[in-house]
Amino acid sequence: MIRTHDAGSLRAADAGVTVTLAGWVARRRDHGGVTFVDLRDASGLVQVVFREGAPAQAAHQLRNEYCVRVTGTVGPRPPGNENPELPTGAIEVTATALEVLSESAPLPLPVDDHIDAGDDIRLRYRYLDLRRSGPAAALRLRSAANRIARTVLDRRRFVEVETPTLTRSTPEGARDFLVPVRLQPGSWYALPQSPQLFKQLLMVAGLERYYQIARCYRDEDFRADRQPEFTQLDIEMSFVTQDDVIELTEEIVGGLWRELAGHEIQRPVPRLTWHEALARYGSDKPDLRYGVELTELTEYLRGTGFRVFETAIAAGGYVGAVVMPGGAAQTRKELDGWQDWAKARGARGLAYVVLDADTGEPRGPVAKNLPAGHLAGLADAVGAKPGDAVFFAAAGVRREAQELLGAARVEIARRTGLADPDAWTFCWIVDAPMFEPADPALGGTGWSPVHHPFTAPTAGWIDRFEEAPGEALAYAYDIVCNGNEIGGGSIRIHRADVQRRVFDLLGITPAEANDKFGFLLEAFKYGPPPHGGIALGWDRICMLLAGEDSIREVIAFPKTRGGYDPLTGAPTRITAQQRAEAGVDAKPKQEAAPGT
RNA sequence: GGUCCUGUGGAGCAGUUGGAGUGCUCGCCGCCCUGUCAAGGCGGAGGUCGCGGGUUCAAGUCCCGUCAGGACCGCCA
Repeated sequence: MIRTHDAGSLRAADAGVTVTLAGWVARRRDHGGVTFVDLRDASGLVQVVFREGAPAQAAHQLRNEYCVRVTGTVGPRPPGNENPELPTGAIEVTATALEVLSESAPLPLPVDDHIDAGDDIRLRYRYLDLRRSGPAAALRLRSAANRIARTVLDRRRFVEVETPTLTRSTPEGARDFLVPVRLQPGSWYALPQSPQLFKQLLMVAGLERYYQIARCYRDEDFRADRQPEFTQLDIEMSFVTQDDVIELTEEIVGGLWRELAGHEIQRPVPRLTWHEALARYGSDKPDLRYGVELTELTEYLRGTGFRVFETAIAAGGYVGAVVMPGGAAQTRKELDGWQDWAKARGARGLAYVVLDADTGEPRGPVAKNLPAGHLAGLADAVGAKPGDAVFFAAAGVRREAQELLGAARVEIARRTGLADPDAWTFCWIVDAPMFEPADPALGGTGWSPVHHPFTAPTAGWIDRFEEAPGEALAYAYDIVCNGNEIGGGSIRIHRADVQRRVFDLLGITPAEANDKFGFLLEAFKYGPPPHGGIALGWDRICMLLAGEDSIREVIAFPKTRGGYDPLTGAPTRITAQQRAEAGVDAKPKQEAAPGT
């Protein structure tokens, strides 16, 4: 090493030691006769003092982010000049030699913890952005998270296995990223949406305990918590029950929050059934930092004559409500704003009743449409107090109305500041349905898998899920933190007969199944063990631990919303020669027969 | 595919009722300065107000389109 010490490590005990440091000029304070330079390296900052001689002359020429090597003597700062804000604030290094290792051009982006630039400029100069303490800490935190997970898994004798990133297109789920294959023009690899099928093959292979910090790819639109390439901590285990996977996951998540957030998670983490979560919170990933639970009013509001409610009830649907504490104090404009909010989500509107703060009397347009009898008991029915507002949703499809109320619940919490930003709440969502009605808009008929088609039905449903597909439950489980789904998994089907029945219900013929998953079904002929696993959303988990609002903050080189990387300029056009070689335009000679 | 927010010297912002490219903080260049720590003082340079069109005597400001960044809905087994 060309240095003897880390700048951020120096303390009062080092006084008198001659050190050589190497790093960057974080800031220069030039007083003419004396110059202070904050020297930053990966370990932190230390103040270097230039007082006389050639080094002091040269120090006048230093500029921010010059890369320098300094030799000097550590000494206590003069009394009264200590800086308690800095870990190294008790001492300073008096320079005896200065070497400029490289100069820096004027910065396009200030390397300064106090200023936050726009995303495009930060990403274009990400290497400068990462010199700042916040972004640098986020990457170090992520590294620590990897270490913590690996330690737990290694202790339990898991095997880390890498699976292909050039693989076969999967027929369902998200859109695949495709890669042309030069050696077979007209044929394409897909980048994996997850290592799902490979990890099941590894169970057939007898590894019993597999994990991988796996890069996954999905060609869908982005969000603050979604990038086209993202990372899962992917885990699969043989001879386990749902409880075993949950226990392991709690061990990992518990370790992460203990070490990286200083928070001890209460275990076991509470479990909610999927139906309970929808009924109480209108979401399969409820934020439990606050109450504001939903109330079903389908029975209570029967026979009001109010068209919106009557139609939903007559269709065998759902009417429910959620209470906004203090919501009666909203202006007419704010209440109208809720209608726009609901319409933006595809709903017709959001009916509401406000309860007079003094008298508790129900008011508002909907109140005029409800019979006095129904109005009188409304506050008690929904648990509202005078001064509150009650929002209603009604739909022929239960989940639709519940999810609108669930979204309203989150919005109420946001507008009234109900969510404690320092709180951590976790829960498992278990007993998810196996199937949901296929979306006709996507050309579907019959049933679609809620999770994926290899998810095992629960013991109670394994022999009769065909009797009521919409009610059948699966051994599927999601772990949720503060309203974010941070992981999900399932016990898989390992019996050929059960798998065939699931495919039958999904309308997948044996020929189609063979075409799509033939290699997996083939493998399952040879004594597949019962198995199950989970995938943890690693970017989201690191984002939460870092206290950030976007997974971009915990990815070294993220892309913008348009899939563009301002740093490298990717994606780019390709040359005619590349295009010809890649075989992008090749036409398949003959349609391959199914099963080949 | 849809809704919304943002775009003003290198960075972050302000810019009123449409009235001169006006202003603030930082950075940059020059000079001064021996205890600062987001140092300070004096002086200076730096602008296609994202781009295109329209309305107007006059547009950073109003209208339409477009591009870029962001948030959300759809989508994401």
